[in-house]
Amino acid sequence: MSDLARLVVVLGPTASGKSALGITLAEHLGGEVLVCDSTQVYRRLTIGTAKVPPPEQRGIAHHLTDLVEPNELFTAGEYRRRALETLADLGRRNKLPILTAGTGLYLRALLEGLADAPTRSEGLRKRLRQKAERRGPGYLHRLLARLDREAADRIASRDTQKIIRSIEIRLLAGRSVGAIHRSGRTGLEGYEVRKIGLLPPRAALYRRIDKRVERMIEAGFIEEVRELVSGGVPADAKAFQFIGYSELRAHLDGSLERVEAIRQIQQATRRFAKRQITWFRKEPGVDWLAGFGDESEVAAAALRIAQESRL
RNA sequence: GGACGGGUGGGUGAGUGGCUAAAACCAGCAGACUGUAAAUCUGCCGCUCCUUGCGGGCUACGGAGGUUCGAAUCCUCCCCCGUCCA
Repeated sequence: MSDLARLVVVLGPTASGKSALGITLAEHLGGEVLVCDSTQVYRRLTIGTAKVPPPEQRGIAHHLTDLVEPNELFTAGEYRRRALETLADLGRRNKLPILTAGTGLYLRALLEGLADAPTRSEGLRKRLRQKAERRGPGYLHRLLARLDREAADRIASRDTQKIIRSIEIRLLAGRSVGAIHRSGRTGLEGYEVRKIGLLPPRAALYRRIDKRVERMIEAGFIEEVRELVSGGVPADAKAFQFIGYSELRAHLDGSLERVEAIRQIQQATRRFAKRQITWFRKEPGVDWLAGFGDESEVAAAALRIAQESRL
């Protein structure tokens, strides 16, 4: 007899049917859906991020989408804060939280917490970038090597993004990345977490991805991107880094054929799915199901897993 | 029937006598990743063996022969594809 609240997590690669399964589980178990997806937190990115349209939500509340504008930056830390608030809210209303997770980092940030590292500093990053441009390739990595040998050894010299983050932590916190990480982090407490992983056969998943991209185009994905552009979202906005949005923006300004854009989107999505699978494989304590979340046998199995109690 | 051009590893395609299991790119596979994460980055990618080594063996550039110490690369014949002429 525990007083732990329950949290059901549905995780898996894109197009594996997480959303559908989440809704099914919510219907049967009196739950609400918490989306854990780094792109769905953006408003006005709807078709391309595969948000569930309201009619298909079947009355199940969906949280943690549409939190910021397309030109804003969102972070794992911010996601964790918002998710904790939402969890507390569901707890008060006695609803079962069902987290549908496609963004591994955000899921980990919520479940395991983040180290006590400083949040990103745009000013510092800008200065580092400018300096790097003047000093040429390799400069940032050499700088990091001087500041934090351990971090530099771990990060590839061309991985500018991670190098900058490490320099930032070292400079702002005054401590090495390793030291900060070793000092621990606080994970989610008070929940019994059940993780259900969707892992459909690779070939079938890829086929579904290709088809889904076509359906997105038919559903008006290109128009959605056109509205973002005409709505004043700048070319360097976060939103235009996402799969589909970058290709279609190129298509709209005439530098990419429509068919070629679609091909590239499908390609990028397949690769993305691959990376998600790599990440989730390491996730501890997952009950894996070898199918799509909208298949009835999979849903039945998931329902059993979600309900059974683990000692 | 004739004249050219071409047939290279899953795909595109470079390579015109040794440094070539064969560039590059794509696809694929595997991995890393604690505040940009749908991002960013890394490795593998003919088969095989082991004492896993800048290691050994085998197979490979349409087919069969030949020249050569040595051929994807040169020669001969054949097959196939494309364009053009009849």
